[in-house]
Amino acid sequence: MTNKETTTNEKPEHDLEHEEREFLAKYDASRYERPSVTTDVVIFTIQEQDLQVLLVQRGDHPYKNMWAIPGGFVNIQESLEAGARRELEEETGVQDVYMEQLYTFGEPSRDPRTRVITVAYFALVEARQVRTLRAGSDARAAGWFSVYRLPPLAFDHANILDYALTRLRYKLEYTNVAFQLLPELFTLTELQRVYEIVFNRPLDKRNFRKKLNIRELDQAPEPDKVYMIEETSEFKMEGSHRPARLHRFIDRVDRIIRGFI
Amino acid sequence: MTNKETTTNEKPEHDLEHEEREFLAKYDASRYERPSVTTDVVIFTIQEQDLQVLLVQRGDHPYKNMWAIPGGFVNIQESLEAGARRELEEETGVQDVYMEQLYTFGEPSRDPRTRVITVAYFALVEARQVRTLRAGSDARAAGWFSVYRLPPLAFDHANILDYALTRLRYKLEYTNVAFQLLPELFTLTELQRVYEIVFNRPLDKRNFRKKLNIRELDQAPEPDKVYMIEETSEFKMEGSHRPARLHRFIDRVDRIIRGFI
DNA sequence: CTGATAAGTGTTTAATTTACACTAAGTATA
DNA sequence: TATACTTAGTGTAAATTAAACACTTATCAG
Repeated sequence: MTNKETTTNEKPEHDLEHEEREFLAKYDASRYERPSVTTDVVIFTIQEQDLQVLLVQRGDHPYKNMWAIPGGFVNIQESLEAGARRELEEETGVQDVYMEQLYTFGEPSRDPRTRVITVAYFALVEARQVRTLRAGSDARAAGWFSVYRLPPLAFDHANILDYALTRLRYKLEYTNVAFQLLPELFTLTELQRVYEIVFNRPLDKRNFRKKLNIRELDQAPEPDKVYMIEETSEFKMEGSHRPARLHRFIDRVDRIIRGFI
Repeated sequence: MTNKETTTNEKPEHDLEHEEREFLAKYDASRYERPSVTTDVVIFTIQEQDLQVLLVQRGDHPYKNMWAIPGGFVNIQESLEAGARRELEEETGVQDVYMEQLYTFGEPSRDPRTRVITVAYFALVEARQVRTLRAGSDARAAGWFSVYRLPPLAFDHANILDYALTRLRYKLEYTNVAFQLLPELFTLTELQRVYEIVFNRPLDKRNFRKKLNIRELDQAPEPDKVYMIEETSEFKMEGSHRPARLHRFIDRVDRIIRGFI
């Protein structure tokens, strides 16, 4: 039975403002028992030729001394993303980091204390941006762990990490987010290593470079081509071998590039 | 500074059970002011050659009389998905429906009454399964609206719907979820119409059919080929024209088929 | 000047995607 | 019973994209 557009779909014309104010004043927000809401942030970086994630050691029960994804309660007047960024900054000291919402985990039994719903985020930081990890306001230990060699994790955090890794791979495949894991200037080999580390498999150098759509310094750009990366005139001289040209992402804004890898 | 694997990563060997019980008893769950948590469910169906979504008319302030996505508070001992399914069933009377989590919307200002975080889901129902819409426990009106001709919506529900539509298109492109919108047996033209309605553009009949990977009745199946759909020996006889063969999805379980459309 | 090392570069083949138009099978009706 | 009408059903050629694969170049160290 379709009631398609049986009403005006406009705000009624007589003034409801007074009625509305009265209603809001009477509204009893405590009718329902409320869950606690936290944000957890899966913070990835590429370091030591490895995909690493930041974990903190729990100082309290439950799961005392086990490792966990950093997170905490959302303040009542704070957006979810602001809460997640606050956690991120507390742990890493880094601002202006790429972050996106991942999934909301809310099984009633996931925290033995009380009902806790967590909105999980994932973040990408450039290794060099991360200051010495803060000693931790909670006197918690914190450290980077390879996603390929994780310790046992508290709560359902192993699930959250799995999910984050899947999403990261997806994002790398279809977007240019990799720039979030690299300095502004990088060599193509460094970029390829990022992909190889995240996907955990070797890639063909020539095919990889073809898909990057590199705008070359000397050549005139093709008018309709969507370039992702451009050459610079700088080179990285290190080691006793041919120097590698440095490149940069043309657009350091997250962009979808369908079927990239 | 990487603290990789500086601990045993095992539960400490001395017994913490007593300490842990004591801690949990003392734990004061009310230290933090908690937001309300709701689930909202964007329920899509294909009806009248149109992609429609179920909306309910609000009976109370705020946004009294405006249309909204059905939803409600999550019970304290209920999983998020269970809450969403409860809302779905209250509105449509349908069980065993395809549903997935969409995104969590939590701007502090999104509900003028109090802090309400909503975990949005989207659901696909076959039009014929939906019983007459319930008159509504809250005496709310409910109705199906074309996603291409929506009324003004309460709260941030227009955003949620946008997001849901984007996700639906993505899912149709990369998976076999379309079977959730059709009866068990359907003609290929009906299936193509589903795609055309959701993507809101015409598709080429022959190319569309090629991508379906149809297992034909008379031909021996190729061993390695992943078939999505199979012919049946039944036909749909209606109208004064050649009857259309009925098909079915081989696997009525959500499956990823990369680059399907 | 020689050796070591990583950087850089094209071509061929296979697979996939796109564009495109006629025949087949039933019903209605003249 | 022949003809018109309607939707179902089918294949091929061209363009694009993806995959496999190996040698030359530039610098440093000795």
